Amino acid sequence: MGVTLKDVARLAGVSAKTVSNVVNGCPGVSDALRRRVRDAIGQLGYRPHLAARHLRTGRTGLLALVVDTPHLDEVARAILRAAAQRGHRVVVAPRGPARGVTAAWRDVPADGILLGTNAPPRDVLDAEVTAGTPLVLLGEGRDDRCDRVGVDMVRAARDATAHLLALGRRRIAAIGADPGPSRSRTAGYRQALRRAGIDAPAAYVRATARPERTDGYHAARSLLAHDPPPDAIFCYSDPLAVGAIRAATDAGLRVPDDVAVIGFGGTEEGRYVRPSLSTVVPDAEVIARAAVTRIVARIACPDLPPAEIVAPHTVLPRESAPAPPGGSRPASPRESAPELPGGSVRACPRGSVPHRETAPHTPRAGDGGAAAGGPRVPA
Amino acid sequence: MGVTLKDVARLAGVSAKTVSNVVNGCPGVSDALRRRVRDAIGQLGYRPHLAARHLRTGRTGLLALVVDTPHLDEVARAILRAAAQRGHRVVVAPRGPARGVTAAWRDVPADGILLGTNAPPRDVLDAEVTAGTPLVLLGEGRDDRCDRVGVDMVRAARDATAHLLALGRRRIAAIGADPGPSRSRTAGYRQALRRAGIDAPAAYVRATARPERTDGYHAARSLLAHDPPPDAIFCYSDPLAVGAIRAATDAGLRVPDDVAVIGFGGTEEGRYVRPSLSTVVPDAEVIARAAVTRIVARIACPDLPPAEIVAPHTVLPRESAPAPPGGSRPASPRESAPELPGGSVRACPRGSVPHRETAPHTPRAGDGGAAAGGPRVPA
DNA sequence: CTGAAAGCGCTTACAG
DNA sequence: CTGAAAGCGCTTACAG
Repeated sequence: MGVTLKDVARLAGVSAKTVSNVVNGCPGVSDALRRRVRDAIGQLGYRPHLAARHLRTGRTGLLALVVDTPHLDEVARAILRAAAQRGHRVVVAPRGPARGVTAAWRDVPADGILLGTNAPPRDVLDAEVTAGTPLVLLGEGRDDRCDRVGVDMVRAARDATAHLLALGRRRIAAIGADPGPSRSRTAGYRQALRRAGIDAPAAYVRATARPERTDGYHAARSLLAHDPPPDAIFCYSDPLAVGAIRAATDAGLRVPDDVAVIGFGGTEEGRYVRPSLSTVVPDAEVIARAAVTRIVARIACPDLPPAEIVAPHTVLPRESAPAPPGGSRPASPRESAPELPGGSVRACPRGSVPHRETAPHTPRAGDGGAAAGGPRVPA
Repeated sequence: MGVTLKDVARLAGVSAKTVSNVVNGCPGVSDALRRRVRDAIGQLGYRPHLAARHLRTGRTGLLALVVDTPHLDEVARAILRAAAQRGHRVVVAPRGPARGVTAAWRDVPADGILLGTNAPPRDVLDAEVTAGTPLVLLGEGRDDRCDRVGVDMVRAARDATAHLLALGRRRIAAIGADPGPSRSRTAGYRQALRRAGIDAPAAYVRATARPERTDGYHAARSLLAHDPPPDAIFCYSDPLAVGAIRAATDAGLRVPDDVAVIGFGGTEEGRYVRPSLSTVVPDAEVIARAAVTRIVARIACPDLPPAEIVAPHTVLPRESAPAPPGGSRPASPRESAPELPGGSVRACPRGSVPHRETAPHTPRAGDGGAAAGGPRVPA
């Protein structure tokens, strides 16, 4: 407790700088000295004081991950894996008490923030941007001044809705449509309906306070009491959809026969509910790799022009909204895959030089991961 | 960007110390000065450099929460709420890549760690203890040198098993029984069987690599192929149980008629699967309050004798293992409630002066929280 | 290739 | 009640 670099230097009989060089793997230290220093470090149990380093260098060596929306849960897990693989340490400010999160990530000591929140409040974002905090957005919100990595939310929502249309459904409702944060998903939903020449009553679009199971349950229950009731529901997160399924079956309805349900996020949970949950699966691996690469690059070069990196998504049919009989899925993996391997990159309005990310695309096996080691879900 | 306390002092025409006093709410600054300083802070957008403060004071002002086992998910959420309510900032090292977590929490900058992992590796724990890191254990593992806050795991497992016995089950299996980390739950399971005069075959106790759904699925599938197959399964986490239910129904078995299932953790997810999941519910609010209180106390007074704070748990019958017809539940809330309000405190072997925690007990309504705002689960 | 000095931005004794 | 100085443990120019 309290072993400093100086103590190590004294024991090893070298200067503080040499110890620092060894600790940080800097070249220019002879092997013999390096060994002597290593020994001294081991003997004293020295561990560098991170705050001192931070104060001096301005770098914490930490990334922060903030996820306050469950449709990014799998993405968050993938980011943790990807960061660990590359040796980056990550702290998480989790989905928590509504206000807590937004407040929390301002003071987390990190060099950069991966912000998996939908539509971060404008003023908070402004403060971070002007403070120069490296920021990568993962959710729905876009900002000309920030990087974003994620699926094309409008298109993903359109594909989900089109999947329900392909099943012959016409009275399609949407749950989760917060006017602000979920704007693009609602836009995609409406686009799909418009193209099919369908006009959804306003009551079919339900905003919920949060994206959790209980919210989906109550929204669905109210929706199913509407006249006429919807014959399909698109939920903006998997937990919302899980709640909706339970509400439907509790009401004595059959899923998908009476009402089909599709979620958003591709979470594990959806494979185990009954009926199992159809869902839109963001390519979490691509997003994770691109997001980590990007935040690291942004930390190194704050002046990079902001870029948007679009990752592929797939519609994964399971029991709650199965593949249409014809077999021609409205949003085949091929169709929704990006033109460029690894996600396409759009130049942001302000960015004069669009930055090309290296995020190699890993083809997903079959149903997007459900094959590996899990239950075989009846088709 | 780069506004320091000195800048504020200059603008306000005071010394650095005065600004520091104002920022930290120290008394002894006249109201007029305080105002002037506040104004200067606002004008410059000053935010204190946390690392500098940390370096000087040795305090980060952060708590770290490490949860790598899902039976503590609800506890983790409650801790986040409790900490936020009391103005403590928390960073989370989440359940992630198996090794990542254990490695990660060593370098998270925090004044103390709430460690929700089962049986932390001895050597890692040793290192932290000798380093003097304030530590509160939340999982199964105990250590004479550390505080622990949580339910009585042996008793909780005994109650879960007794619940299955009360349903008339005799061939009761257990999933999740890692020899090390889950020892006490296995002990409780065996106690209950022994008291009922039942001898479970060794094959009925299954260790799994992880406590997730897919592990529960595979363990249950293998278990149900055993001859004779179990007529009830106690799972050491809710996700394990969710997987087990799916395995049983996939195999064409009826839950609970052919095989009853009970989980551990009282997670939300269990209310929505079908059949809904019976589970052991730790009193997350009591644990959360006690854990936060304790870690804060331990940070302030490192020499407190280590204490164990035992929180109450309840068995929550739902569809997958309903209440027995007689109505006399084997583990009524009353029976498993602690003698002392707020959880009983046991003196640790080394602690000569057992420390009494103040963790007021909140009686749980009905089924342990499931009543509020969720689906009405058929009895 | 290695060493002595300065300084990152705070807070904490110590004077006034 | 307020101010000037020292120092927390590192790393970064700068000399040798």
